[in-house]
Amino acid sequence: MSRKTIHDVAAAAGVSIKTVSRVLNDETNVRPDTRARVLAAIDALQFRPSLLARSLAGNRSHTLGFIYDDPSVHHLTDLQRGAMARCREAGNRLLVQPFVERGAELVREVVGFVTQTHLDGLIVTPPLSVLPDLAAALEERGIAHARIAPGDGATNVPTTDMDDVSAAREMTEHLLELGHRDIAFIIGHPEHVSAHQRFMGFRLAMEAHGLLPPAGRVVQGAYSFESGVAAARKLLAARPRPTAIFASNDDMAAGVLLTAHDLGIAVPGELSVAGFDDSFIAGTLWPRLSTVHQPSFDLAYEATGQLLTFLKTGEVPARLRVPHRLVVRASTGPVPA
Amino acid sequence: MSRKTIHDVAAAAGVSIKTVSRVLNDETNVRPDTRARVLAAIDALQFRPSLLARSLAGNRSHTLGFIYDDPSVHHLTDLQRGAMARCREAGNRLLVQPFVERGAELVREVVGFVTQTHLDGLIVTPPLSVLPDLAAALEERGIAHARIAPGDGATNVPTTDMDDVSAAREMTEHLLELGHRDIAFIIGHPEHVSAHQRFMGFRLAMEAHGLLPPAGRVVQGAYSFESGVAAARKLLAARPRPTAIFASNDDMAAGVLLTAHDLGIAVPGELSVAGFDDSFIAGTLWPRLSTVHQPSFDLAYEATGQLLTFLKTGEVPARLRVPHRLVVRASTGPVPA
DNA sequence: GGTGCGCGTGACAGCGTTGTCATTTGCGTG
DNA sequence: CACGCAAATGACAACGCTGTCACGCGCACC
Repeated sequence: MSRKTIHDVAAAAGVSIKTVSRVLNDETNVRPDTRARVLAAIDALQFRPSLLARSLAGNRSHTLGFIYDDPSVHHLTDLQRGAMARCREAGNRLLVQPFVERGAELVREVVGFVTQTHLDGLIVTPPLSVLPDLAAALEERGIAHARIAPGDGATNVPTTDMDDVSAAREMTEHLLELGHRDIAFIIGHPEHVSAHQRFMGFRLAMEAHGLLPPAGRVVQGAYSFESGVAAARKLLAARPRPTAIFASNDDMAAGVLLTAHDLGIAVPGELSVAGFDDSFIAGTLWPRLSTVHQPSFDLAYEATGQLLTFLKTGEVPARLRVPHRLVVRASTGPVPA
Repeated sequence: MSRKTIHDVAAAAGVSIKTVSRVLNDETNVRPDTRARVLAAIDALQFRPSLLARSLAGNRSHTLGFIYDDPSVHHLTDLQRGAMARCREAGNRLLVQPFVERGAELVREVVGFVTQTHLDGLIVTPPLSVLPDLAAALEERGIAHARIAPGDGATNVPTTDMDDVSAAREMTEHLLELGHRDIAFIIGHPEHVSAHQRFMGFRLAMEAHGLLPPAGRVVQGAYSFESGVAAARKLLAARPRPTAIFASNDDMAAGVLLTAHDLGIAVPGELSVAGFDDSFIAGTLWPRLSTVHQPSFDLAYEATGQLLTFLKTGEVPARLRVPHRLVVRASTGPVPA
């Protein structure tokens, strides 16, 4: 069962290896009957071109890298699926790799990753996508990449994002419409820009109603379930209690929900709880979580598409903003009388 | 910023490329001072060997494939992390790829995947790991692989598994000890052998107590949250209701929990609910889910290790069984009076 | 009928490593 | 001080493909 090579195919079809290569790459200037003969030989031999050799000889590996360091499993999984789907459509492959280091170490690792595997480009997800030194290094070495990141300021790198500020504002307004005034907020991991943006959206909505987040109602979390539990413990121990808690992602909201249940606080009867992400668990929690649908799959799908067009055309596509959607379910309700 | 090659390093260090290669591969018979000189040159040039070229020239790609088609995100994520961790330790890489086809199509795709990318071996996860035609094809083409699969019968392929039967039995016994007699069971996706094994464990425990699963108390599920909801609707509509429901994974148990809450049934006061997997959500649900800890990470970690040793030594390691653990939390309690 | 052009095809040199084998160097030995 | 042997090093082919360029052929053109 030794490997079939392009030479075997060429011999079987009675042509040169170059012609086989042409057929493989859908190049023009191959007579239809020649092409058919080659195709038949490929089929008969069950030939599969070596991607290694192909990448080495050409200067394209047809492989993209997907780098992450994300605490939220669900969000990450959806991103990964989106990127993979887009790659598959384009006949590319995706190499997924986590990176936990920071600073110079991170830069070295990532650059090494790219050069070692001849990656055509990189899809950089939050929070890696907001690290300035990584961005600078990629820029400097001419490593093509697309960022899934808040589109702050002018950048000459394909960037895809969602409007975290507006989304958080909408959710806050939803709570305000329900009559809530004493709304607590749990901030996400400070390394994520989204954490700050969601908080800003919250504040903007509150201020638009002449409200300031009362002292002690804003707690730092870390996007993790446990941090949600810890924050909820703090918030729900206060007297009076806030009538609503807006956690800036679903995992933390799950922590709030659990804590409320443990304390015998009815949701949404005595306390409304809102999340953000619309990840898998949002639909599995009880009561079903009101949240913001973050289009993780689309985000990665589009970012990958942008990277692909950039690689093909050399032109940086315009910044892309993927629409979100408020998802009101059962965890938010009118303010208690 | 053109690529640095082994030639650049050789020139800088004043040696031949072969000597650089020796240093790179930690071969013997290089004088310490020569080695040091080469290392210095590598460092100065920031040289990273091309894995493509290396794979093409040697016959090892130092890359393993991880193939899956799993409906359960959490389980899959943990498997992936386990395999990746082990690969990283061994200086290998992991290429993760989903496959949704079945039959001849699947075989072709997988074999193509392996040959195209010169994979050293494959980690095959459930349910792919129990498909006979895939197993046969891998065997026939001499594609090294490790299976994460129930270790049924004699096999000359490295296999790693957990004892699903015993685990399900232990959970059932836990419920029996709490006084439950009328226990319902939700079966997992029939393509997964684990679904049958967990059911068998349940039956064995029941039979050991002289009990037969009453008619209508065993419902077919599919390992998904929705299937858990559907099954729970059916089970909880019956009169009398079962006093406990054992769902054969956590996602389905989450569906049961949600349905019980919606119907105003107290858990565990009026109904005990048990899951299986100890996935991320188990700890986020309310009440916290009693479940069986399935060592997904370890399973994949060990399977990868087995594959690696097989590749190195050529000998098939003995079947490995990873220990599980009953995790009793808050969703199971004494049978209602 | 010669000229030019474009299509279809092939020869051959890379791509950046490792494997094989030959060659040189160094060192202990008689 | 020459000899032999092992250690250290190098030359070069090979891995399987693509890029470059050259070549042959048929056709339209003047």
